[in-house]
Amino acid sequence: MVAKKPINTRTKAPTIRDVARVAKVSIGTASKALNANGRLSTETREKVKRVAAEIGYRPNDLAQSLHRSKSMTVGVITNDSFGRFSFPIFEALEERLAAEGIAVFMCNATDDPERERQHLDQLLGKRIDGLVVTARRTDNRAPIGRFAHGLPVIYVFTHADEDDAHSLLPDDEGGAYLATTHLASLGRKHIVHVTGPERFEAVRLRLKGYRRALKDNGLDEQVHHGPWSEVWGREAAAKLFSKKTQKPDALFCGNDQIARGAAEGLRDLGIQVPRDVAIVGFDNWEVITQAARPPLTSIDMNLKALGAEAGERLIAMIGGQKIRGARRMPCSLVIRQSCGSEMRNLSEV
Amino acid sequence: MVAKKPINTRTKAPTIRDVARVAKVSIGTASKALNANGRLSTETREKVKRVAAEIGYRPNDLAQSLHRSKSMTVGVITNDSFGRFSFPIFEALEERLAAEGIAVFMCNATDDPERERQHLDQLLGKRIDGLVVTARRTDNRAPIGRFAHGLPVIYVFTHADEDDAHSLLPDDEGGAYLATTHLASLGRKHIVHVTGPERFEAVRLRLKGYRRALKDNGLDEQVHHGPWSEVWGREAAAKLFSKKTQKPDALFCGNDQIARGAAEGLRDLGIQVPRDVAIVGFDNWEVITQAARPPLTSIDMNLKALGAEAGERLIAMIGGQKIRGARRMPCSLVIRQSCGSEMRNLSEV
DNA sequence: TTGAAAGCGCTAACAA
DNA sequence: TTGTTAGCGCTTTCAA
Repeated sequence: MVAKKPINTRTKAPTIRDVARVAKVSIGTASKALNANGRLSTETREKVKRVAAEIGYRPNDLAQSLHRSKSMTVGVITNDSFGRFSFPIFEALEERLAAEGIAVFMCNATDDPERERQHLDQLLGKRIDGLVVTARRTDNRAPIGRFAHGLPVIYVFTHADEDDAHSLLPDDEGGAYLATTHLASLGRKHIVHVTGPERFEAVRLRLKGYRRALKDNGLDEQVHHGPWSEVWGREAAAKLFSKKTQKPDALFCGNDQIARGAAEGLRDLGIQVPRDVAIVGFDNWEVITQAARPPLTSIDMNLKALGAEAGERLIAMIGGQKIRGARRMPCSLVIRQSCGSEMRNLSEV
Repeated sequence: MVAKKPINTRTKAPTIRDVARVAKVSIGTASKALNANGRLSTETREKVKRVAAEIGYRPNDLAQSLHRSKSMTVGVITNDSFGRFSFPIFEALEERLAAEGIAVFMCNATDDPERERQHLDQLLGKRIDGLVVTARRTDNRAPIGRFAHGLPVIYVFTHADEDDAHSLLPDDEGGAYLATTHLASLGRKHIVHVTGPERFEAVRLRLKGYRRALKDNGLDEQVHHGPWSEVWGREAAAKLFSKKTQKPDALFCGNDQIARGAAEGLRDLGIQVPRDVAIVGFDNWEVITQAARPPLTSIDMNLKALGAEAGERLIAMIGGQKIRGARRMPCSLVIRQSCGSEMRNLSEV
């Protein structure tokens, strides 16, 4: 009778004990050799390394973490199921952390506090060294604090009412100021703000920046709120230009979808962009801005920079540094053809 | 002299030893009590549980994993930096795995084989129980195999030439067949396919489905390749309808951006959609389909179902089941206003 | 019913 | 220069 091979061919990963046995040294020596510390003859060190490579040894981070009480992992909790905003942030964050040898657990909480609790519990069980909380919209959210005592937490693209909380956000107000100032600097006198629902903090902040810029330039305001959609942009354009009153010569829109809708609405009316009306959008979402006619000048929130900075700060916090308070990172203006000036790229700061 | 409090307030997480000490039982007893196994007096069990809750005890998964040689984690490696396709997949995948108590490491390899190697190495060090490989486009990719011997690997939205590989993909051909058949069933006779670059496998498969449907309906084909953009859709529409030759009465487009561009192009020419020309897109990307005029009927690849199924299968594979080969999951038709029939939802199977 | 102890894979302190 | 060993936090077997 022939012995059957085991069904599960998954061989156990070699341990440092295996390395030591094959290399005919003690476990301690093998460890020293592989960790490049301690005094050891070059000969032994080389031999151990060779053996390790041969048998495909790879240290078990789990055991290492247990020993060092540092897991070299962090968690990311988001409620942004579509990922439009959080994905670029995540990407840069992950890249920065990976460079440090830190791996990232990604969790989707989809606005459900119960699922968020479970995720957090799981992450704490895995002994994450830090936590990033991010979101679909920048508004304030419930703090995570009391469940994760002493764990470094950073809120990105969202913030929370928590004493020690540290958050990193785009400077919506500054971005809006930049957009409006740009329009004013091109000689536009009647700049209307067509934006999203007032319940969004971002909407209120952008409005603030718009107002400040108008004041600085001695211009009057006109604001219209609606949903975040192209349909609303088209409607707004139609409404604004059918009236007998003073017609705008510029639109600053709360996001690119509204801006694109407005551009289309104007096109339907035979009004030329940018000759008759200049338009600036917000988000610099290329799928939208590039396809619009004409391609849209827009404000970029620099989400990748936000993510990279978040990684940087989290690393510092894990290292024991105390960082708190909210920090808003600059937006920039990306110029395309909807304002009539040439292609270039202005920075807020 | 007053002793200063330590600067780092991060208290070490309580261990089972702490629980045992406070509850005045042995470590073994505490473990048994918390894991609901073994014979134990209800009294002791309750006491241990109470103490554990009081001091905020949470088992250390690292230690647990070390013991069980099961990390309850899996890795996801993607090259889809924008996340348009992989995010919905990831979301459903993560949800399915979380339900099983499995956490997900997310890694972005951005098409760089070297970074992919590093990520994989890190993941293997963390002793992941399984690996998901996903991508921006469904084409074949370099196999991951030889670096991860015996590790359950599943390719999602991509595939690889590897003997034992298991991959899960959308049925592009079936989706295209569904779209084309839908147009034919509405009485359209000259259905033109405006699609993306031929080097995409998805383009070739969709073309195949389109052809099969035409043949089944006794119709002639006409195919145009271009970039995946609205601009190309507009161009194609302009070109097709400026010719003196037979004009199409339907367009099946390779993606929603092309479809939307085509719809706009027709609009510019005064051609009515769907009365004169019916349009079907592909991807069912709501940002595009909803904003188009009229809103676009489109093929949905059911990416969430794909992700959930991938989770399901990976769990089975981790459980020791051998699954291999490629499986294509059905697409569905989402009807809006660009074809002239009422709102409804058809499934491929 | 409860306690003691070995062992998961690794590191670091100490001994030889 | 190399080896031995305790211990990270947990589970499980065996003994009491």
